[in-house]
Amino acid sequence: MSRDSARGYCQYNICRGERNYSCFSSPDFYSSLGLEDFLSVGDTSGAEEDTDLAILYGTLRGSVVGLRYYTGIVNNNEMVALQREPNNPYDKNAVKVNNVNGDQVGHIKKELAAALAGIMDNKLALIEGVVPYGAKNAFTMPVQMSFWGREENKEAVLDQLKRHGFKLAPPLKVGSECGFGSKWISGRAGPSYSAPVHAAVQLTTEQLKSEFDKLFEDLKEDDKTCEMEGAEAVGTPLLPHQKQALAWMVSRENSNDLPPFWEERSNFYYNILTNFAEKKRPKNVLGGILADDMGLGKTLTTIALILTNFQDSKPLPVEKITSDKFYELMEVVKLTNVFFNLPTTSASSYNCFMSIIHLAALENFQTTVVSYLQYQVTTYGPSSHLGGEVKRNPNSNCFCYDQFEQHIHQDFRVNIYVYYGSDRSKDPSVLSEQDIVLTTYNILATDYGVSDSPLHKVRWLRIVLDEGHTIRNPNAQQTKAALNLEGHRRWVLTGTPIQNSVKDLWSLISFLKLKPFTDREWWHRTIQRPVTMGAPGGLGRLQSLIRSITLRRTKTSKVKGKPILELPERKVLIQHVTLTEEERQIYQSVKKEGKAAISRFFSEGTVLAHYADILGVLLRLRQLCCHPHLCINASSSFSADNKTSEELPETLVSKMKLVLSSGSDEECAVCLESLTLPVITRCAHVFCKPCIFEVIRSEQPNAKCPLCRNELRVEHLVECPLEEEIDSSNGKKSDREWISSSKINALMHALVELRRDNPTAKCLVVSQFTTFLSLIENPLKESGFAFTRLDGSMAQKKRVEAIHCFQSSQAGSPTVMLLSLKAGGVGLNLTAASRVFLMDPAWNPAAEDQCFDRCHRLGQEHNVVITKFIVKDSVEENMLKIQNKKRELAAGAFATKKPSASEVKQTKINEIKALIDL
DNA sequence: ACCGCCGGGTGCC
DNA sequence: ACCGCCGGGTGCC
Repeated sequence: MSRDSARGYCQYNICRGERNYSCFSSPDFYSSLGLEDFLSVGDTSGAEEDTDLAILYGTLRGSVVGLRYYTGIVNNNEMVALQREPNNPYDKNAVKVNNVNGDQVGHIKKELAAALAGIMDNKLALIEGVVPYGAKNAFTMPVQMSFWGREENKEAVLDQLKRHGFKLAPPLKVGSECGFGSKWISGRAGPSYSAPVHAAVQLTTEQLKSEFDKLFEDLKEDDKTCEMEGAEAVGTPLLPHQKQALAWMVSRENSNDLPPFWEERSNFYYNILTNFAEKKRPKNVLGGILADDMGLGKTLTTIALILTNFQDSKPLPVEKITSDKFYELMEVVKLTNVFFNLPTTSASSYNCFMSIIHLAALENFQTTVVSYLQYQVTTYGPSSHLGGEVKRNPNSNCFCYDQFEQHIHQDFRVNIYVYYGSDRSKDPSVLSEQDIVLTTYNILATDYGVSDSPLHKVRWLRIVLDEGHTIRNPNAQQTKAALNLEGHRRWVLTGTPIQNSVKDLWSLISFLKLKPFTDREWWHRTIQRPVTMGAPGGLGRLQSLIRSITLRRTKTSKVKGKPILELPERKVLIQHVTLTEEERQIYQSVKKEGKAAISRFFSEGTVLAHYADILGVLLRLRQLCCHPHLCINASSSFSADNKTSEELPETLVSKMKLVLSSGSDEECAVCLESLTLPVITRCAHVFCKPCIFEVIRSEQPNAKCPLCRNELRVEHLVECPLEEEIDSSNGKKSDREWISSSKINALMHALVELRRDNPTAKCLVVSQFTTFLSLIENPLKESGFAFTRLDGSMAQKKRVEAIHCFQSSQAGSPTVMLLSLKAGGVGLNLTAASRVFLMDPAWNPAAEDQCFDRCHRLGQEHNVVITKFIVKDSVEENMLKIQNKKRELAAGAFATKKPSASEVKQTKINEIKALIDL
């Protein structure tokens, strides 16, 4: 059956919706660059930057006045929030007092407010309040305030208070909110003035991380070990741990429990962290975080959930197609088509009809929107300039769609729809007729604020964020958009719930709409600070919160005493290749020239200024190791180089572009990972867009390039799509007559041998350079191999075809797949292959591993053998050495600190030396 | 009395 | 608010 409906809306409008960035003069400028995701534009909740560094300056007793004018009520010992109200017509210093629910309780008395206003406006301190007693007073009540801030601001704060005649009590007492001690368990976290704050030693990153890991490791065989069978429509048999996850997810969705930290007490619901109480029963999230390691089948489990738990553990009513049913359906198709006046022959009319059945079956319920980052190709500008007109790659959603289809039993019909953004010309009700709507965060964000966006109008039955950890920036439009979707069953799928710190969890929790954590202040006061300050009980809180909403298994977890995954063995062999005389000659001459240039840069001290040139040299050498024809502009740019070391930025930037467009998997010097969304600086260094924007944000207004300390400005950044996102013109490969290379010979020899020993064995041939893959096609044809190809430049439909074709076990199906290193997403499944030939090494060993995991994963039945071809006495051997160093570093230093900018710089320089044998 | 004192009106910011 | 503060009424002992 055709799945044309999956194509969905094709137009992609950039609509920013209405945002009010009153603090910034030119919001359009920022949003046109997509910058609001990275700079805290319009963020009014300042001071929370670097909250980890905050210390307690002291406390002060004040009063809340005007109680009778407001509806917000508090309990004794309840936390309150202080909020500046600069536009109050009676007093520009006004400070509002709100309860945990956000309802105003009153105002800070004006004399005090006059002292606080400056502190708050200049973000010198975070002021937090607790009402110790007198909560039932009619006119005023006391408030105990704690002042938190960075050491260097302490004097200024004390000074400001002094000028208004206030003095902080020394921080000997600790307010109730941190609950230092374990009293939060018993509730009634009354003010405890016993524990000295000095006992609250900050945990190091390492300590924290290992504590987090314990959060999950400690999970005993508890309530999460029940198993549940998937509905009939689930097409893939579930493994025991997936059945456990399914049972847990279903029970979460059907649960009637109170959310964590809430208790019912005499007709009231109490939050034992904040002491907030209300009559209304707080909503629990009918969902949570599925945090299994990559490769354990989170997506499959979620598909099973969608099909299995529609209402009260009943499956989603999807049509089962039997033969007579099919006939019956065809009859209705005709009728429907008449009714809707649709052309009877087209596939789309069939889809339209399918939608109608499900609408009837679903009544008013819409079902699930799954936000897919895992498979997303993010928007990029066609002109490669930031701020240029943003265009979407229309072919970016194949794999998620494919994966959904592949796990749903073919006898069942489920409407799956890929949503590409709002389009006014289409009827928005299309979405509500679907069983499953797939989209990406960016589309979600783009649609957010579009007044007639169907995504944000539909009441979803279930909202799933795949790769949910990417929602980490609380100010990002994506986060806000995800948060605003309506629907009670909410799930986050992520293999890395915590990457750096507890902070990472907040956005996930916030998405789940767990009261009161949606507001950062309460999260921070009740969970994050107690944990990072090492307050006893802090981790306990975090643990009980996480445990109640998260399921996490790692690859080493066990189910009923057995390892969760029993993957076949995986071996990595290195096959050395010797270049022919001619190849060696070309290689050596390019190397000699490059080495001379690079040593000149070293002696001039301009290595980093010539980063693009150096990467260019290294790239040419790497290409020459593969095939002489890869090196398009082998004639070096140095040969006639009579200019000084100062090159025009434009030249350097275009050199860098050239390197990136070759397909080379370069690294970002900020995150040290493979580049995602590369942007080139004016000084011709390349970073991930999010990474460099974070640098700019944190160093503004005078940000400097992490590598060379040159001026860094957003306007100068040039976005550079990765090779696989460009429609690479495969056409012009026949310029030259085809010749072989040592590496190709080595590959072909191995392939022929493999075919002789095992004619049905399938293998992946992987390279970073798609032109190299094209060159390999020739001998494959000549030797009669059936092969297919998957690279980033291919249209979506072709990709799906290639994967299906390759995964097929039919006789005559391709045994070789030419695969570009970075093609496809993490979810790509190529388990049909049991051999991998890696034609060229990558800088980043993790990028290689990730590629190997596409076949060495769940579903692989054979031992996997990986062969890396490495040219002897070449840059490739040096690359291996560097790779090994990185591996050691990564393995030994699980929790070591991120290297500093200067360390990164030095490492890079050392690497360059090592690579070119200097 | 351009004061003190009294007692009613009144009440956040 | 069973307060403070304000401002009008008032005024020997």
